Amino acid sequence: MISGDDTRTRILATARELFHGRSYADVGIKEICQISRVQKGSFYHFFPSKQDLAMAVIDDMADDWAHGFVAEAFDHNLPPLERLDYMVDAAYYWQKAAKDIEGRMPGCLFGNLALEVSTRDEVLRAKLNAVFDKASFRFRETLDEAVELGLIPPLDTATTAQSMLAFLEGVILLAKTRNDPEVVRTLGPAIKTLRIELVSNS
Amino acid sequence: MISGDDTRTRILATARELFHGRSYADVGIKEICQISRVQKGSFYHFFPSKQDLAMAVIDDMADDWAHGFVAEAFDHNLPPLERLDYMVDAAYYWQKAAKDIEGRMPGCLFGNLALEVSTRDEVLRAKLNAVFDKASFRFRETLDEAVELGLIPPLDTATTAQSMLAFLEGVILLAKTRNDPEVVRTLGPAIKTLRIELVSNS
DNA sequence: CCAAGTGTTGACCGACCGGTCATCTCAAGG
DNA sequence: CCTTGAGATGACCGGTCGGTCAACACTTGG
Repeated sequence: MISGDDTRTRILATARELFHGRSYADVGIKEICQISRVQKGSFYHFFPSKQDLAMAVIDDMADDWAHGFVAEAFDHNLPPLERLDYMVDAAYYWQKAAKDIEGRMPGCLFGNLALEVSTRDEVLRAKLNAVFDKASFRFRETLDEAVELGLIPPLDTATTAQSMLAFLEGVILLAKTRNDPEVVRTLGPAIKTLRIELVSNS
Repeated sequence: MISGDDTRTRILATARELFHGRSYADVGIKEICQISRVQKGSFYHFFPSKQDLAMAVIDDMADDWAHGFVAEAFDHNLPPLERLDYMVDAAYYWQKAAKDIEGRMPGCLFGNLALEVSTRDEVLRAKLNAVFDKASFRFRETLDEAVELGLIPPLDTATTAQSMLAFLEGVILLAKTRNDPEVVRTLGPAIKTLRIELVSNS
């Protein structure tokens, strides 16, 4: 029981790290097993397929996010607009730390997976889409609050929130391609300038 | 000679389509050969490795872009700010057309490849980075012109241009994950609101 | 007419892929 | 003490991967 949970956890942690640092297709189950010190059969006892493993990895990471720095960044005690800066900063420091250790910028696990698998795997695509929906909702709450407090003029908070998420993903994509976390710090702050007007429904 | 060029062209066209529609790792040389009606040995006569093929595909697509709708979008006869809208529109129609035919949104070949390979392959990463640099330069020219014409207040055109490229890539990433080109049309126009101030170098 | 170069053919290579399975260990419940 | 089932083991499966190679066809220039 104890060692059972432990095995599953070890597989999950290893897979997450490898998928994030390389890619879904490039990481084999054999390698995950070796690093986790788990046998193949044991692996398939916990995860019926590689796809199931990916689902679990996404859930795992999304949970960590939600209770980790995303929760901190979107802390309701922080002034709304500062939360955006916090989010950008968090992304920067994370990527920088990862690069200092591994030598390469891993980028965003969700973005990486999304572009890699979403044309091949409907199930994973849908799951990643749901993760993005949740993330964009955090931005939306923040924008709603900022409008309410009169910090910014009224705007279409729902679509602007999506734009902000898109921008963040795009910035991380560019930074990864340049293998330079500083890109996140340079471009990131522009996130606050994004806005989509409310459509006049008259 | 004629059929030689033709063979190479066929391989390139097939590879481009498959890489774009699926992914680099997911498409095997065998499949490319079958669709191109080319034997394996012939393939390796033209391309020493899969990596070389990828390089050629990137060059090929970048050329088509530069002389295709990117040239149109960044036409110097168009008012600068309209070029941005043109670019977004072009991205939308392209993705929509692709989805109507294939059923799935392929996204941006460069963005897809960048996230998939740039942690594993320095050569491809550098090449993709160069493509992005060129693209961001087109944005920069446009912004410079807009500032010169007094259409927008002065700003840091170099970094704002990068932000715009990042945003475009991010929007396409999100749209692909949602498998819905309309996302490009909904979020795209916000590209014009992005701005990064000049740093006061006093 | 021949040599050389360009392009073609398809069998073949070792390595690796995701996944299966019969067998075994061992702790918990009756 | 015996049954049960979760968990561990590692050999094994068919298939695919990127890549190689020797033999061959055909054009072209000398």
